[in-house]
Amino acid sequence: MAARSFLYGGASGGGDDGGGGGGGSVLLTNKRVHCSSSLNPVDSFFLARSSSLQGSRSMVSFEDRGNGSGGQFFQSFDHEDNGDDEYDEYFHQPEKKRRLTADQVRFLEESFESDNKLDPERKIKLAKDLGLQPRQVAIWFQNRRARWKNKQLEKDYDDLQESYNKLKANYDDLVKEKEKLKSEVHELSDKLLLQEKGTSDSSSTKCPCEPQTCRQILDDDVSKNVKTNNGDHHSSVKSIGFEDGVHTISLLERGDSSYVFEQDQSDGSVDEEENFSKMFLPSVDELKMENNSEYHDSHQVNSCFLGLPGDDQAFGLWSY
DNA sequence: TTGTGTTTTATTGCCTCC
DNA sequence: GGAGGCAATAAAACACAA
Repeated sequence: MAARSFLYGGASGGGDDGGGGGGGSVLLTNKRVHCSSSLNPVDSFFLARSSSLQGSRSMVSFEDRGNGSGGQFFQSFDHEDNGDDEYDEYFHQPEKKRRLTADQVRFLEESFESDNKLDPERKIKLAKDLGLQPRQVAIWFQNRRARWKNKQLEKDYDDLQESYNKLKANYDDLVKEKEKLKSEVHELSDKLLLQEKGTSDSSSTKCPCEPQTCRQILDDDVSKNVKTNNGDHHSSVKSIGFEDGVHTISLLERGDSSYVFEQDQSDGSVDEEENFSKMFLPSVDELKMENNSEYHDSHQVNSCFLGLPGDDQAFGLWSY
């Protein structure tokens, strides 16, 4: 920063702010020093008064002035109340910063709220109403805009933070949910593997569990994770996302409450169906041959299909 | 009273716009 | 090139705890 400067007035007497209509700057160290040749009529008016009446006193006088608005602020700057000696002494002292009065600030705040930018005429009018230098008004608006911007940044930051926290909480919930579902899948897989093992050990086609329980498992697992097809000729179709990378196998609930397998998205070629059967259905076919009546029992679903090759990934809808 | 942190007022240098 | 805005900064004024 430059060396300490005399604020407003002093040696050269009042003047404009170097902007906003231009001309007549008084600041000794400020680069914005302009001559008054470009003054517009409004500035000329102001300067005519301020140069003779105010100088730096514009900042001083409000301290004890009390309330007021409009021109009444301005009225009390007539230095001719004082003697010339006192005047000279006052104006040849380095000026100190003076804070604006509460009334002045309130006035400026109201003005700022209506429009946070100053046009030259408004600046002159405000300065005149408040008994300040136009430059002071300009500076106040500039600083006020800076404060406003900072506040805005803080608010934006808070908003972003809040939004981040919400998203993170959401994400954490989803992760928990995923883990829960995963362990559920593992649990069920283990259970079903055991069931399959039991089935093959006993060479029986019957499900080792009670039919009702078995049915319940199916209903629960399937309906939880599966989409329902539309427009199928079956009365009710639930398709499980069994996928081996090529095929999708569906479990269809038929009108008679029995279940059959069907391969989705097939082109219907015989080869594909045969391959599919070889891959996944031999045990079913065998079972059908061995114990046809049981397979079609309306309340019994052979759950051996659930032992189809695959790990978690086989359950396409469950894999993450 | 004094040290310290915060707020306000003002300056400076740079930039953009006309 | 001048006017005016903005960022960075200085420094006075103010608030407040010890």
